[in-house]
Amino acid sequence: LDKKEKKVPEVVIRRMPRYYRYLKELLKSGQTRISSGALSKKMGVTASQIRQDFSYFGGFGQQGYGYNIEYVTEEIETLFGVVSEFKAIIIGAGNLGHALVNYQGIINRRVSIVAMFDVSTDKIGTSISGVPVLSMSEMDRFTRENCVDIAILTLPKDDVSDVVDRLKRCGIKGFWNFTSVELETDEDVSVENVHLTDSIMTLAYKINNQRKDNQ
Amino acid sequence: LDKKEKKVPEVVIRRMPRYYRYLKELLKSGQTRISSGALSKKMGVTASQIRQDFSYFGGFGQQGYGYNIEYVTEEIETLFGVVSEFKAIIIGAGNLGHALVNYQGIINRRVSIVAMFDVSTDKIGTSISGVPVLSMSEMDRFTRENCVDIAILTLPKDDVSDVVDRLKRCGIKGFWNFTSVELETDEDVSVENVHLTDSIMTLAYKINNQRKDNQ
DNA sequence: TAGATTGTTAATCGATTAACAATC
DNA sequence: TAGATTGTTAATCGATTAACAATC
Repeated sequence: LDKKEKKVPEVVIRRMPRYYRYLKELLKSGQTRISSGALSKKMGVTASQIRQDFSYFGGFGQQGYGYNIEYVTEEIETLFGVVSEFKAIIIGAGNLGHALVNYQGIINRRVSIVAMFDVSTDKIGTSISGVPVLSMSEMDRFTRENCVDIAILTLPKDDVSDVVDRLKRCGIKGFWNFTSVELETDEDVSVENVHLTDSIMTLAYKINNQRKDNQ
Repeated sequence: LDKKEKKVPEVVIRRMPRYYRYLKELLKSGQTRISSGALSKKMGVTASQIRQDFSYFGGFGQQGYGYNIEYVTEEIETLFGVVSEFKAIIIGAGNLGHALVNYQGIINRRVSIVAMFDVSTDKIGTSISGVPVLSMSEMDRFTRENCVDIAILTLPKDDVSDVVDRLKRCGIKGFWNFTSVELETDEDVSVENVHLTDSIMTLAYKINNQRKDNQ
């Protein structure tokens, strides 16, 4: 609505959770304020970048004082959904799905997993850490009736595109994608990919290269 | 050694696994060659970027012909460790560690997990999917004797810095870090972070913002 | 040979850093 | 008020895109 507001670049968005982690640590240690200069030294980035990044969200500081740590963390929490109540379902009750149900990082960020879905008749009807495992045929109805916001994809890749189409029609707003399938982001669906295979390949490249450098 | 060789930018390195995924799919479908133009349409990037990226590794194509898909995938496999045999250990036999032992993405990329380490006396002495769970006190000796390359960190954050110091001294070359602790990359250790909490925060931001945009 | 398409050089665009006026 | 430190504007740097000569 405000024409002056520029779109926040993706790189900036991706740096914010890292600031948040550092500021949370400082808060825990009892510190109440910090300047961009001091934070930049701790984090190994420039003070300019911190100020520039924060200014995309309107700026969190005060001239001559710096940043009030509690205030900044609260602002980031509002912007980055740490205080919102998102409802999520996990598609695929395999090893990874199992690991994510119990993941504290999700729970702390107020994303509550309300159901898991799987094709295996062994799993359907059971519950994992108190979360029921339901049949894939119940997915559409459940998603609509419970106003689910987020779908966490940990299913085999051949089934992904069909499942995603169905979930989009049921009003899912965001996909947390752990499969190797590329999902298209469109206007009313957000996608966050966690490509573990890409990540391990990158690590392998770095290791191979590091060895070369040292020779 | 070759002075002309420029260091490959991080952004380029991170795009390579994605090219690899697409080319592997094409290969599976029976296609043998593709031009940068055709690939760019499939992937939603510019043809210039593909050619520029590939040229950092010396170029994989041929004028007038394009890219031989099998050749390019093989080159990427060599560069990105898909054909190398890395030995890995997992520190922390919790849910996530458990999920990663069985993860096909790792197994396909020839990273073999040779042991897991944990503090829990219930787990020590057992084995998960054929991989033994050992005591943390055995970690240093085991790592040295077995020439372990990669440590996968899925342990509680308070123990991370101590464990990392020990592993560095034992000659670990790369860390695949799933904890929220920031690891410093130095000259002879590579680090690849998978910050799941950052990822879910980013998704939350995108969802919150998408709603705003549509209003 | 003619057409196609690369690898590379040059131009553009966007992101990072530096500088400083505004102000707490 | 004087010192500190922000938010913002301008300068620099690096990454992306465009153009094209080289060549299969």
